Amino acid sequence: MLEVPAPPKSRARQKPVSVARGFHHGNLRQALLDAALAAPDIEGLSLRQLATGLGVTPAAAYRHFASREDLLLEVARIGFTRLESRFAGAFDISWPPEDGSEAKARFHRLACAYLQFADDEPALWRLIFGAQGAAYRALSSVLDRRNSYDYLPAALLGLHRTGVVPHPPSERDALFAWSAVHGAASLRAGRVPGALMPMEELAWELTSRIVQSLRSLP
Amino acid sequence: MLEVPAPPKSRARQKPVSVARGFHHGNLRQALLDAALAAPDIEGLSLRQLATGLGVTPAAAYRHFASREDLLLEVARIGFTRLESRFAGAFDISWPPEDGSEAKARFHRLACAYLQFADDEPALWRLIFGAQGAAYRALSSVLDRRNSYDYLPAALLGLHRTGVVPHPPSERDALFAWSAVHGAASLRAGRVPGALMPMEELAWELTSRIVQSLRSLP
DNA sequence: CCACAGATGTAAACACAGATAACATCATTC
DNA sequence: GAATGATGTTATCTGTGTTTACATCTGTGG
Repeated sequence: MLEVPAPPKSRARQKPVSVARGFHHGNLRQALLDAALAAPDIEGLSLRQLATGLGVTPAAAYRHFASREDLLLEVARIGFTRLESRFAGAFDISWPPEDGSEAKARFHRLACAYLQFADDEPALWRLIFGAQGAAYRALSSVLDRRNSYDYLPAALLGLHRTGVVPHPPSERDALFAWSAVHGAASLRAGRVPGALMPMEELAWELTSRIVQSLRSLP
Repeated sequence: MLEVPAPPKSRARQKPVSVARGFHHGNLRQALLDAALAAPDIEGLSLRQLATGLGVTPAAAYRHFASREDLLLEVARIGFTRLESRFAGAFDISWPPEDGSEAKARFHRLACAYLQFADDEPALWRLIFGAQGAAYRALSSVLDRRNSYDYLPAALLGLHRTGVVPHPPSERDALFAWSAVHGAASLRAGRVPGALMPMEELAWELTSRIVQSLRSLP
């Protein structure tokens, strides 16, 4: 049997070669963010619970975040990039669609990405878009908006280029499309009765109606 | 108008003659509700500040509300009836529209009522629809849904009856219309750049696009 | 090799929040 | 004119965000 003198006391102290692990706790910052991301109600969580849950003193969190609000903002930033990566998975923005059918499929997948995010990560959704977008607004001036704001116009442009929609897409077209999908996601997240049909069906419903409305407006 | 019957709880005793002023403070319950309704951030207000602001002890509030959450729920209920009365101001639901132009005007005014409510009372809007509709959900099972949920179907039905829209409105039509207007109101309340055009113009934009989409779907 | 500086965590405390319990007060009613 | 119950107060509990002073750990330069 190994009769190592062993750590006489204190916590786990077996890191002579420190790499990923920071000093005492080991990447407490990331651990806090991860714990927050995993919480069922991110906005309502308490710094103290979070810290003590990680076996650490509440004040320790303040070595990594200026305030609770600051932590939440960081979590919101992570959530935003997750949403963006879902957009990126919907279609490759650097290649135009081949035909109208693919253009419509792209639009459909983009709506699906939006709705699925609200379904999969409701706590993150609430954090970003709830409280009337306080976090969203605080972030949008900092984030690189090009990525997140370009997918919708690109999808609409694809619909025009492939002849599905006669007129080139305007900003108002994009706003209308965004409103409809965002509103549906909100109602869905709010468990409003009508909005609980299967997600892909809802997305198809929305996108086909939006396309329909774009077909015949000046 | 819509006088919701006093909560069945064993609250105020039957006071046949006694008027506005209650006992010590004089209608503290209503004063608390009024103060909450006037707050710029209803969700974030504290019971203590509210009570001391009214010259009363924090514990006094608990004679009228079981908890902070309970007070907020009551405020949300008031907010909901205010929204309903805006709907009622949009058109008289018991009379059908004369022609297509009036049907479209009704739909437009209904959207205006929704958007204007978000503009005029952002704190109430956040309380009702923010936090992903926690308050909304808690209330919708208690409220008389007939009023609030009937205006949109009525407006759509008017569009069909007057020949603006060929098919009779389905639930999905209503959900789509609601999604679009609700989403626009959300983005607007979140101060999202594109959604800040004049309200009536936005409503016109939305309703005409929605009508357009309803014209040509099975 | 070792002291030093900076990064990290702890302990203790403050102010404030929601909530409860025991007590005081007042208006209505018998 | 008590009795009674609705209303308000005082005191207190727990929990939270945050700050301050102190302790400890890690990497680095002499």
